[in-house]
Parts: sequence; structure tokens; C-alpha cells
Amino acid sequence: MTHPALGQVELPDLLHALSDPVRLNIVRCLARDGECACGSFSVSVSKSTLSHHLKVLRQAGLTQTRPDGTLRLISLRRVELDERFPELLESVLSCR
Amino acid sequence: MTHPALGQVELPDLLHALSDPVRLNIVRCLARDGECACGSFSVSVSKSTLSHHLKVLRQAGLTQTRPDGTLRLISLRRVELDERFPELLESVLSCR
DNA sequence: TATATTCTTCGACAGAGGTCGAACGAGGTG
DNA sequence: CACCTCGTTCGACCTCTGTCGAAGAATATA
Repeated sequence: MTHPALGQVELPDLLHALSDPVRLNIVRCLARDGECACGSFSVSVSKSTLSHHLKVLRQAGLTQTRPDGTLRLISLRRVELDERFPELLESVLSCR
Repeated sequence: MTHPALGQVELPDLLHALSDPVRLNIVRCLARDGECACGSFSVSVSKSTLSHHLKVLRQAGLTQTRPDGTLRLISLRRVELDERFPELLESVLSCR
């Protein structure tokens, strides 16, 4: 559960992470609701698949994870992302 | 060689098309140089692979192709893209 | 300690996708 | 017509990736 420095995340990595409908949905939830526990996402995949998607998002620098008891709380790295990829996340999120 | 209406292009499709380094490089060339012939891209893949990537870009609504003699001239669908996905292409292109 | 909850990891599988060379097709030129 | 150029399509290959269930790790609770 390690987080990459955004300086070493390349644009294709980020776009790939966002190009899956399940992951995009997760990112939208995080943008709307803020910090969320893994189990709080209403996705149509199994627990292990969800964990896989969250790992992809984390490794692409999109999210950060912190443990809280047995939960893992996920949130977007909005400030860092906007510094590394200005306006990108905002424009993605504003698309219907 | 048909072009989709941008209304039926979904955001994940667009992001997936942009998430490959070769394709992203092609898009940057088109943004910088305007209309280009297929053969004018300096990419590190074979002719057939290049053709494949151009097809992905076209089907994602990113580019349009028009024949001119034996050439195919490719260009970005900037206006339509900015209407369907406002500011997205611009923010992608401005990332280093 | 035993049990429950939450999430990750592992192993396996199927499908998608990037790659190439060879063959093909469309359009110009001799 | 023959030939050349540009690009597409086809078939094959291999890697990547999304998916699942089962097992495991970490933490809380009885």
C-alpha cells in the first residue's frame, strides 16, 4: 500500500487508470463524497476486483489510502494532481 | 473509414484512446502541425501498427480522415471534441 | 482466545489489445 | 497496361488486464 510520487507518474498511466468505467465511477464517487471506505462503493464487481481497481488508481497517483481500524479510507489526491496535471481531473469530472 | 458521432462516444473510450504513448504522441503531432498524412508521423512502430492506432483514434472520435490521392490526411476534431468533452483535450495537451 | 469484519493477495481464466509481416486495394504515373 | 506509392486488412502471436473465488492478513470485539 505505497503511494507513488506524482512526479514519476506519466500521463498515459493516469489516462489508462481513468479509462475503465468501474474506476471512473469510483473516482466520481470520491470527488462527490470525499473520503470513502472501500466497502462503500456501489460497484458491480466482486470484492477482489474492486480491490484490484483501487490498487490501479492508487498506483496511478489518483488516490491515497489510509487505514482506520479494519477500514481503508480512500481519497483523491486533488491538490497534487492539479499541480502535476493541471485541470485534467476537473475536466474529466465535468464530463457527463 | 467511418467517423462516429461524438454524441455516442463515451468518456472511457476517449481516455482509453489517449492512454497509449504512441497514440498520445500522434495526437500531440496533430495538435502542433495540423492536418498530417499517415506517413508523416515519426513513430517507432510498423506501418500496420500505426494504421491500427490511427483507427483507434478515429473510432474514439479524436480524429477525422480524408483521402487525397493515395494519401490519407488526418486531423483532430477539435471543435466537436471541445463541445462534447469541454477542455479535456486542451488539458491533456498541456501536460508535459 | 475465538470470532467477526474488512480488505488484500493468490492462482486461474478469458478476453482485449499491441505488435509484426504478408497480402491486398486504391490511386497516381510511366 | 504495368508499375509504384500509400495505406488498410488479415492472421498470428504474446502480453496485459479485468474477473472471480479461495485463502490470508490485520484489526476489532466478545
